[in-house]
Amino acid sequence: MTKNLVNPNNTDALEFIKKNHTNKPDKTMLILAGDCLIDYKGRARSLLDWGERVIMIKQDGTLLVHQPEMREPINWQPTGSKTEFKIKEDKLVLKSYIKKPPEKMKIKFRNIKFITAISLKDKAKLIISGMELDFVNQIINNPSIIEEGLRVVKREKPVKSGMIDLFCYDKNHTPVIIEVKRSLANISSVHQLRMYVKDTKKDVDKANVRGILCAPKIPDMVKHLLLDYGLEWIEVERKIMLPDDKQKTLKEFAE
Amino acid sequence: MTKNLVNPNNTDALEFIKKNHTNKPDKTMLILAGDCLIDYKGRARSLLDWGERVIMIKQDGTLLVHQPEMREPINWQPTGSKTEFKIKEDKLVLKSYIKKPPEKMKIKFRNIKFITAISLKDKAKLIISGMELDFVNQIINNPSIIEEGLRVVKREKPVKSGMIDLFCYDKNHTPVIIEVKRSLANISSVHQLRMYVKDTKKDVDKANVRGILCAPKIPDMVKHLLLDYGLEWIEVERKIMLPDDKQKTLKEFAE
DNA sequence: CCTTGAATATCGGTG
DNA sequence: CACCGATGTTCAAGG
Repeated sequence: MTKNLVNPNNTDALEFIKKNHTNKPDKTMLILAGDCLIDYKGRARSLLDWGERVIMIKQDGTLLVHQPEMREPINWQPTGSKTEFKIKEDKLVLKSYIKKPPEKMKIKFRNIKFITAISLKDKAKLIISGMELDFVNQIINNPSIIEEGLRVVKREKPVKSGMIDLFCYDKNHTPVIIEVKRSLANISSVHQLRMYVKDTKKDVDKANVRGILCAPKIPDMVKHLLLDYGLEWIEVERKIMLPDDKQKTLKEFAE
Repeated sequence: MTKNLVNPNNTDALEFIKKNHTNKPDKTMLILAGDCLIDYKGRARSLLDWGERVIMIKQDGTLLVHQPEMREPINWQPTGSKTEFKIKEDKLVLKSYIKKPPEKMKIKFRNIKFITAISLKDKAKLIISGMELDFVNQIINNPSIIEEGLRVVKREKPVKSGMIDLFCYDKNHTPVIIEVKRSLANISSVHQLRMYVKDTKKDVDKANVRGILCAPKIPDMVKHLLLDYGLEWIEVERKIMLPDDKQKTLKEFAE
């Protein structure tokens, strides 16, 4: 089902919408573009002056307002919002609202360029690789990336001041705390690591506990701070691989 | 300019695109929907199986792939990407790529539901209120929210381990460090605050420096940690207001 | 250019 | 339901 209306007047637009869109999970999306003014109030408050945008109302009630540039919607309503249309003072007005969190948006149109109603079926889930978990797994599967003789004892070990990514022992049986960052390491990761080492010293009652910050990239500033605190670091490259059973699909896709 | 094509075959689709879309900043957006398969490789790697989605190519090269639910695009390409279309093995194929950061995406269609080409003009900027800065201003304008006799001396004071949101003195001339969070405070804000207090004790050479965590909401766990470290907290409600000169526009907008 | 931190963050997982 | 942490975060601001 795909229906389309180009440059409609208000009355035709409203009629088209009433006919092709409801708030029931009716599996119909609405995409429209036009010159509009937008007022939002909820967790924050905003006002967007007249301009031409694309508005997408998804099948779950999500509403997106997209300007002609940038990745992010300039305004939006979250999943579960309800949408209402009416004509007021000769203008098409859209209202979207949701109770939790309380948020409402009002869009007033003075011109509509097109409206499309469409029903989409998509149950596919994204298969993705290259996230922090994969990075941690990469280390668990091959601790020698960090250093020879390292033994990973526990992942996600809770201590007083937070959660240790990897709790290990080195070849001399000294406890080693590893804090993993999948991208740029920052000062706050140093503070975290420092706290974890301190907590662990108390927990295991040992004076010697090592702390290693592991990331693909560590700025000099952060390295200096690590040195100050007697901590270590290692820069490890991240591997990006999809599971083997997907390799076939990928090959089929190849250029 | 708004052009539309419903349920086209590959050849017609490609012809329509060639005619209405280029990689020059030509002020033409493309919105299309169809059954497709998506491969992405860049900072991560992903594969999305066949399904019906909406694809939006913005005037700055941004590409968004939207499934029929959820706010976030399931796949995307950043601002500045280039898009190419061709027909391969009787299927329409879209390729988008960008050099920095290196990212590419390939979308293969086995069916196209519609294509819309549209040119949008929008120079409006969002006027927004209710962000962290507003929250900090709220405290500066009325420090008694925190406590009577508090005097704010500096906003954004740099210390060794980071940046202090508000540096103050209380009515007894004791330094007070305030860390502000506009929403939920977490453990990491406690660590920050603790470091700032420690740094400040050294800087001003005083044994007594107070630290206050200020947020609309602070979980019990965080409060316990603050107590442990001899730090304080205060839960303050956030006010959300647009500037006075916008109030008129808002009134005009009112229901 | 790099680095930092906010966001109407969103979203999934866990207890 | 509250809370926590990751994100191909994105984005803007500041050095």
